[in-house]
Amino acid sequence: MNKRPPRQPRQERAKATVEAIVEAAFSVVAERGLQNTTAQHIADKAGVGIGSFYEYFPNKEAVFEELFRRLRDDTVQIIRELTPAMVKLPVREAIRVMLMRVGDMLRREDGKYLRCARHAMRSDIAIDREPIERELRDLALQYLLQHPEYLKTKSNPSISIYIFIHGGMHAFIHHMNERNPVISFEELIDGLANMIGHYLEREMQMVETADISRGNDA
Amino acid sequence: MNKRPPRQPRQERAKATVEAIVEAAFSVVAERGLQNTTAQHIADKAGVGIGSFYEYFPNKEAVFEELFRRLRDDTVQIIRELTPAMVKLPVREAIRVMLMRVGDMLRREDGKYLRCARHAMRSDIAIDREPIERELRDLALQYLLQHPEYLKTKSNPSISIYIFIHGGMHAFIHHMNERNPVISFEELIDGLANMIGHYLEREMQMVETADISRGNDA
Amino acid sequence: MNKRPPRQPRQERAKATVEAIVEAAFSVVAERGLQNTTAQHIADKAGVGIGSFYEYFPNKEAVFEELFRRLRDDTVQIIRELTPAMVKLPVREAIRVMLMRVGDMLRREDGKYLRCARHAMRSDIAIDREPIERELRDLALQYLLQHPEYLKTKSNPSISIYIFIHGGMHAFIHHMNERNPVISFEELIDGLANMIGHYLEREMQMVETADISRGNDA
Amino acid sequence: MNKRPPRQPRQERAKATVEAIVEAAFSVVAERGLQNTTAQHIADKAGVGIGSFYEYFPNKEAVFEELFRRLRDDTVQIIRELTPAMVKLPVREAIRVMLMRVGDMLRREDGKYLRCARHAMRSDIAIDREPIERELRDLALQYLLQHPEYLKTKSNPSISIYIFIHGGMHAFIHHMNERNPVISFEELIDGLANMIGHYLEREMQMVETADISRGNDA
DNA sequence: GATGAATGAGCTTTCATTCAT
DNA sequence: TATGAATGAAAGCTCATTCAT
Repeated sequence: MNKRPPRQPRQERAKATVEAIVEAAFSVVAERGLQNTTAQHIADKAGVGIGSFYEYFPNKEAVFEELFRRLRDDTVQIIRELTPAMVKLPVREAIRVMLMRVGDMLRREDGKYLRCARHAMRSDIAIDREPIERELRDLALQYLLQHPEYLKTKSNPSISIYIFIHGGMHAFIHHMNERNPVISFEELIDGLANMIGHYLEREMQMVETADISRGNDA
Repeated sequence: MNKRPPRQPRQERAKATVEAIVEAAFSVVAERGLQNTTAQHIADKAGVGIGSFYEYFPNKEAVFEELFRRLRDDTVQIIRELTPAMVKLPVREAIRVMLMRVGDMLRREDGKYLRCARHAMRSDIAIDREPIERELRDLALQYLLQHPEYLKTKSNPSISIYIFIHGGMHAFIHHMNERNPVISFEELIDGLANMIGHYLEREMQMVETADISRGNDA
Repeated sequence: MNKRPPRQPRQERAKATVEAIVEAAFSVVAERGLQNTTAQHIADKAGVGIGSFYEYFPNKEAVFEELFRRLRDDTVQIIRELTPAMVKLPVREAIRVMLMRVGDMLRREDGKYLRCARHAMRSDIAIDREPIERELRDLALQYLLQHPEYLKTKSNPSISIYIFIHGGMHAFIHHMNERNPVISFEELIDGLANMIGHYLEREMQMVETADISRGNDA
Repeated sequence: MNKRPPRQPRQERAKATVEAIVEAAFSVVAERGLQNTTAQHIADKAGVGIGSFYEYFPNKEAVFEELFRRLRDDTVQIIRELTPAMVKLPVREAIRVMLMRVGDMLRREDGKYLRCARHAMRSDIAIDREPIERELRDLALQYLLQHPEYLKTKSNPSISIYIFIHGGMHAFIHHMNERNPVISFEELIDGLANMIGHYLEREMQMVETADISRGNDA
């Protein structure tokens, strides 16, 4: 009867379907949250049959994992790209730049990714955060190499990185999703920057003080 | 159509049932998380019929709210009780004492409350955190009255409180729930104490420095 | 502690409880319909414990049956009381009087009985309507004795009684429960009165006509 | 939250399923009544999974509505088809024809529809009876155009139509469902036909009598 | 005798997943 | 390969009824 549309090359066509599903999933999860998102919702939004959904994803969680993986990889990507520039900036400035840039990324497409990020943070679905931690550790290392004065700090950097990642990131995402936040986004970023900035500066002072006392002892 | 409000337990027997349900809910939520906990699970664990569950709670969420309310109120209680002692301690020591005490509370009964706390943090179920914030604000105020030197700090305390609550608490709970944490509990507490301690000290220094410069200007 | 109220004689106290339950049932059924009425609703409204409900009624349906029995008996009572007066009236007038009187009875207590009557008509609960039919048959008999001219009617009176009871009563109750009836209550009563009145008069005419033709034949 | 609207059956297979469900619903409702019919009963009888039921009907009531709609539409259809023939018949004959035909329709398939009709009459589920009323009004109009002698009747036809629909139809359905009816089906139909026939004839006579008296006055 | 706490069968409804077409 | 109809386990919740106090 009616002519079939020119068949797309297998790989490409499949890729387009997967892409449509993932983008639809971002939308639906942003709108409804993980709990209220069904495979059917996603397939409908993607404009494909539910059968196709299961053609490309073994189950519903798999597409959520893909979502979170992309958010994580985008974040890693941003940090990686920004690292060379950040290491040349004062610490607060560097943190501000990074948070602004990540904030911009999350606000893409009408906040779709942002709302997903929130659900990602809360989800039980295990997504390996190690790549982000690694990237931040690398950033920290690069930064120290450029600012050897900070190298004297004695305390375990894992601790502050741990707190910054789990606490800072959570506060950041939480705030960005609030409707009527008690503090502004700029204040939040300043607060986080100061948290790190003050911390580092104080650490250094304490090292210096210790040096002096030790010097005095000598 | 419209249903009776959940029965107010008037008799001893009823009170025991409610208590059994709440305690069972703590256990089951700790084990399975909010999503995978059903009313039936809770009733089974409590050793009561499912009908009894719905006799005292209008729905599943209501018992979760009760759980979270108790966790919150216990936390508030601890902070309130500790406040008089804390205000006399150095800031890091005060924070350490508080976190240790809260940590102990959460570790009661084989970590049941701790695991629930994690789920509470992640849940969409709105539990009013304002009482905790209020208690912390009160603690801060009491502390400042005892340590007037901190009063000079110019920066908006809402910001650090916001970050401490949303970030610090999350990092704290998250860490306590980790099986193989990269840093120890003591390190975490030191890290958080330093985060606040360093922050405050640095804030004060900056005020002093500003005073001096201003003084120099004169 | 506090003095028990003077114990009522067993029989009376029980009677009062039963009465409270039945009256409460009238109210609740009127408000919520049979389906949405629970034993608990009735006990609550009656101000007695649910246990007491089952002390006096073997199950929920039993109280509904009692409701319907009372409605039926009240109707029978009205017809019985009215019969001596009705037999002396013209047929339409008699019917109007009866329907007005039954209507008044159903409107007692804010329409409580009326709304129950509707539910009674629709219910699957078998309530023996025979007493009403018997009473109406008796009324018809008395009427005929007073108005021998109607006696000539050949057609089976069971048929019209059947239709009057099942149809007329249903139309009557249905109309009384309508919020925005297309015809007024008076029009309905006139319609029903005419339905019977016209019917009887036409029946008689047909008998007469038959007599005349038969007479002519002779 | 919000759910998809029930699927529109597009494929043959789906249409067959819907049909199976509706037919099963007729059977089960006929057997058990509305109250005792569950979605599961219907699905079982239809030989489909309960999931399929909810694929095509948003809830149990929806399938009942479909049942009643079909009964109503079949009734309307019969009246419409019969109207041209009926208007040429004497009034009693016309009514008899119509009632016989509707009775035949209801007795299809072992009385399945008949028993459903009874439940439909009693149900609280609002099914718009307006189409039947409209069809009957149209029938009446057509009839009057063919029999202008009836046009003289002064009384409001809404009243008799109201009584005929609500009373007559109820008596009709009620009788057809009785196991041991005190009058036969033919007697019932004759009774209803006479009810209408006598009524109309008497109405006309009264008009004539009035005319005559008015004529005498002149 | 009165009470009301406890019960659980039973109902409605959802949705992840399969598989015939 | 893409589809969407079909499925049924599982969850939330109700309420008639019982029975210990």
